[in-house]
Amino acid sequence: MTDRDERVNIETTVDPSGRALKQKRAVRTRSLILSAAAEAFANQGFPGVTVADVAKLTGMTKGAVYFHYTNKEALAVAVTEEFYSRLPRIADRVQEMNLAPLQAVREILIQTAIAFRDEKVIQAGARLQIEHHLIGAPLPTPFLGFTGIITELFRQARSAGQLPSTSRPEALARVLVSAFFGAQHISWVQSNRADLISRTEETIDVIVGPLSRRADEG
Amino acid sequence: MTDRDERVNIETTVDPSGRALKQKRAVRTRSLILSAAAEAFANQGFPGVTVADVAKLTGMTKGAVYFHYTNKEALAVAVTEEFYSRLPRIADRVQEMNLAPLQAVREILIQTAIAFRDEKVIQAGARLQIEHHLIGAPLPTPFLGFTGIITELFRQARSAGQLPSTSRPEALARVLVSAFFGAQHISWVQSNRADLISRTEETIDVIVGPLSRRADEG
Amino acid sequence: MTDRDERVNIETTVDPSGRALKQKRAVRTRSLILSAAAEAFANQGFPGVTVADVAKLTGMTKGAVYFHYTNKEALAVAVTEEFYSRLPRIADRVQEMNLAPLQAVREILIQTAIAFRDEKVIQAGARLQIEHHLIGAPLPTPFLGFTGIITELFRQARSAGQLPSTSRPEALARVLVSAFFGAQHISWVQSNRADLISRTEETIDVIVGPLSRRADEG
Amino acid sequence: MTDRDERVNIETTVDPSGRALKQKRAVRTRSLILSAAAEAFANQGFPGVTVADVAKLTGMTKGAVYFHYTNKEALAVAVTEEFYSRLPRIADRVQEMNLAPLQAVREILIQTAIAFRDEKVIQAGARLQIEHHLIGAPLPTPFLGFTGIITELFRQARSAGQLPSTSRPEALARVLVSAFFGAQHISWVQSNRADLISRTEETIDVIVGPLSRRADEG
DNA sequence: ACCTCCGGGACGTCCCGTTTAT
DNA sequence: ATAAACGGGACGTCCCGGAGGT
Repeated sequence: MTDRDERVNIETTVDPSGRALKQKRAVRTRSLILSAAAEAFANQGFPGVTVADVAKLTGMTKGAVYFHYTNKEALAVAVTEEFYSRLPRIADRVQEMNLAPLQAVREILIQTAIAFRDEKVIQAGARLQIEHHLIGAPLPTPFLGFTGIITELFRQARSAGQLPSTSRPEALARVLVSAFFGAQHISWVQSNRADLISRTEETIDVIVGPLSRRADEG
Repeated sequence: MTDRDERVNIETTVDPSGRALKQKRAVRTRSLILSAAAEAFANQGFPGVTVADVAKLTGMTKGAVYFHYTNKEALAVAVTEEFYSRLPRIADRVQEMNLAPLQAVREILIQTAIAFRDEKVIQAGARLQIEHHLIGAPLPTPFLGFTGIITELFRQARSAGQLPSTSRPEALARVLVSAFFGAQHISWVQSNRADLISRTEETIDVIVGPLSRRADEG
Repeated sequence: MTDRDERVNIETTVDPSGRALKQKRAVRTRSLILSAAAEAFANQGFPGVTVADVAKLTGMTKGAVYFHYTNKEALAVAVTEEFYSRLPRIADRVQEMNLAPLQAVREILIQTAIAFRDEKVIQAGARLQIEHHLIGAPLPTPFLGFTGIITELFRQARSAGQLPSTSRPEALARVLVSAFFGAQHISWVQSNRADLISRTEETIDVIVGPLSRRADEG
Repeated sequence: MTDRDERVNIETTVDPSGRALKQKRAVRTRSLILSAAAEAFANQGFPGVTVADVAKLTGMTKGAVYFHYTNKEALAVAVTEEFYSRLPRIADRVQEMNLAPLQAVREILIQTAIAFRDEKVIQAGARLQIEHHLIGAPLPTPFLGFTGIITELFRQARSAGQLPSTSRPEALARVLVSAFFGAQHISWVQSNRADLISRTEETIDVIVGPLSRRADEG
């Protein structure tokens, strides 16, 4: 909800004239609408949300929403883009911790799971992703970037001897991401994500854990 | 729902005359509608399908559809039930082959993947499952039965020494099913299921393969 | 509900052959349907009733209803005819009591009020009468017969000196019937006819009572 | 509903520019829709009217109608409220004439009858009243206010010696209103209200006239 | 002759995403 | 940025035939 103030600051302090002030308000409004849309999409899904819902959540009128976003699809696209900008940031934050590659993978997945559990924008993005067939506009191809990051880490792990030289980082990453996605969905359906973290840990243990332990033993 | 079918059977055997014909027509119509609904749901998703669409696919009128299914939701539920009744049947067929447990797991997943690739009802079930929040009616809890079957096979594999005694069959099964489900979804989105089989094999290799090889080594 | 058995007997005992038996069943069925329709119309009004409702009340199928009555309007017409055949019967019963004319008027109104309060067919008829604009088929013109009976009694009362010679029986009857109808409707709306009898008595007291007393005084 | 109207006034005085104009248009549209709905309900009854009918009568689209009234029921309620707000206004106008109480009663009924004969809103209100069981929403209780006004006038007449001291104003008023309502309905059904005025005069003569003459004689 | 099952269309309501006037 | 108006469907439901049993 407050997760967006940063971006706002970036765009405004440039020109402190009246125009900038207006733009500042506009940017805040856009951000407000985006949060409201995320909330709505996360809870009700794309077809379940009406533009009036979003407007009501912001306390504004439908016209205001349409002023900032040309249509409902544009809202969905904006939320999805926000979603896809967040995932790499999580990975970046983890990589600044300078963990060993497999530990980094583990940490990235855990942090991502936490975000899925706690942040509406993430939930909204994931849900919109899943419903993208119901949305007219094209959305960024999913999972590619995330899988790439994980792949790279597995590659490093193999170079570092944490994985057997015969292992295939791309395959490992694809399966890990698939399993994470599946676990996330099943957790959502079965427990409203209450057990998402433990399911994620379980996933890592089964797919990555044994391999790393094996590497440790070697 | 099912009592109708039973009644049909009873009366067909007892009285193979006109009445059964009528009922037979109804049964045929019902299954025709179900197929049409599956086709539509698989292609367009629950919100994207109108009852008129389903009717048109059957060549009948909406009235006929509503005679057999009270609701659009009822259609979705029926398709989903069909979906969840087919998965165990695949497993049953495989188990009649008397494979070793891990081989059976592999075969079940492959056969299931083939079904996901080729059968509309399966695809529809998977899609409805993922869209279940957009459907008013409650759907069967996903994959419980399937996970149970896999768990049991892993248990047998452990008893047979194909898995280390420290492995946890439930966790393995959960992760495997999650990964399969995730791979299936990603394959759908990215390649319209063209690479589903290979992704499934990859999943098995990563999650089950190494463990079994490990067991072989031990 | 049981008010119709008489009529049934009339039509059947004529020919005790198999044909008559079938017809007997048919007549009973028709009568059953009629009662059910009256019940439904009284409670829900013509547009509020579906043929399926009537069928369900009889325990039969819609087809059976349509076999006996060509359409929903025919049901309404039949109920209304039954209604218009009952009102004169009430008057006839009262006239067999050989009361003085004004007393007869009073008794007829009271008995009619009781019928309105207690009998579904009467309530249904009254309601269908009121809704006749919503029914395609033409219904018998309302109030004419009833007003005629009352008029005749007032005429007798005037001849007998119970009413002043200047009084106009037609006007009295018209106003009395109007007031009864109005009281009946208002009682229906306000108290679901719980106070219908007392409102009817009040109506008679105000319109007929003083006149008769005045005549008594003269 | 009414707060919308107030707001209009406020903003019209404060800012007599475009904004007020917009609201004025809305007010005009609302009343246009209300008139159209009254026309439709009066002619076809609640179930016989479709919202599209109302829209067509206004020359606008269904969307416009639904913008101003959430429901078909809401339309009926609004028309009925208009109806029940007009009756007292008729009485007010008459009372400004300072007639003797019984004359006032007579005049009020006559004027009301004229309104029933000539004004669509009144006719619609009466019809909706009679069909209120077919309308989901609760309507104002019928004729309570009207009966109260008449009662009060009868009370004054009794005090003024125009009615015998033994007469009961409430009963008189109830019967008079019932009779008027009944006469109005019967006149509608039998002669499309052509004889409504004369029936109303007849009603007054029978119920009020004799009593007043009697009082004159006393 | 009486009744059942199945199917056929036709609307009616409501709502929703979206532009015009302001 | 708002208030008002626009069209376009979707769902559900209803009234009703028609083929056929008992």
